[in-house]
Amino acid sequence: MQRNLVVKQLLNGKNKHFTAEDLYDEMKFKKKNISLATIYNTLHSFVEKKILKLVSVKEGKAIFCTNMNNHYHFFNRKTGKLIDIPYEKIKIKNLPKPPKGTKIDNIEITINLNTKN
Amino acid sequence: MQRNLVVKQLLNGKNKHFTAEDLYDEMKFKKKNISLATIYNTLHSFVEKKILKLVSVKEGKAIFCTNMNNHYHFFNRKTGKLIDIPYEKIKIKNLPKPPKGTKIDNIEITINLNTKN
DNA sequence: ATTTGTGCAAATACTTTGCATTTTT
DNA sequence: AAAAATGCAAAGTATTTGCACAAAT
Repeated sequence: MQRNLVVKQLLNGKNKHFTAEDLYDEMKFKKKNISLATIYNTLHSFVEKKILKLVSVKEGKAIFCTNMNNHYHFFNRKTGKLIDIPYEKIKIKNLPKPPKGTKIDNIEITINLNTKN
Repeated sequence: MQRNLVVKQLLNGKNKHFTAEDLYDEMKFKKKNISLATIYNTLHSFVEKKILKLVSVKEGKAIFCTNMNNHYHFFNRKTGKLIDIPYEKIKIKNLPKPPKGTKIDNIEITINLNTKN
């Protein structure tokens, strides 16, 4: 059953952050038979079940994340990789009030990095 | 000349945030002849020239922005709309140090909103 | 036997590329 | 007449849909 292959790969993996295609390539490497469509569908069902987070979209690709704790990210444009920043590491003062009829769901912070000189 | 049509639409517009397709639809409505490819190419050339910002990607679509000041955003998932938050409105304490060999380019903050039941 | 879940080919959505044509120098 | 800019059809990616089949109730 293909859905279990995905679970297995996620559990064993150091894959904190990955795209659907990352997973697809790992599967191919391991000679497991699964289509990209199934990987997408599986990942999205996991997001609904709150097993995974869809953290953000960089360079046109959705990035999924196994760290379910509230946290922020560094993003290295050069390598295309995200690095977690624990929630406590960034403190925010003066949050603006949300517009009428809405409430804050969550706060995303991404610190974009460049290579030093 | 199609590139000027884009400029005109941007200037007259209350379009603080828009996708390439938003612009395409406005053009069609005004019976202006321009292809989506040209709109994409024009917008990206404006980003290079620092006339526009490519602010983020929501729901798989690139969102462009005419506000060139440093600022943050509310994002209303329900409506798909971004609302600017001026830079001074959010103060951050304790920024973590960037990883070795990198420096901070910029900080993106998105406050995701839900409808208040 | 009806409902729910699974897997993926095909369809769609978003964006970029390559190149013919026009404009500028 | 060479170089730069323009416009877009066609190509290229990323993702979702629709449906045949399987498993569970």
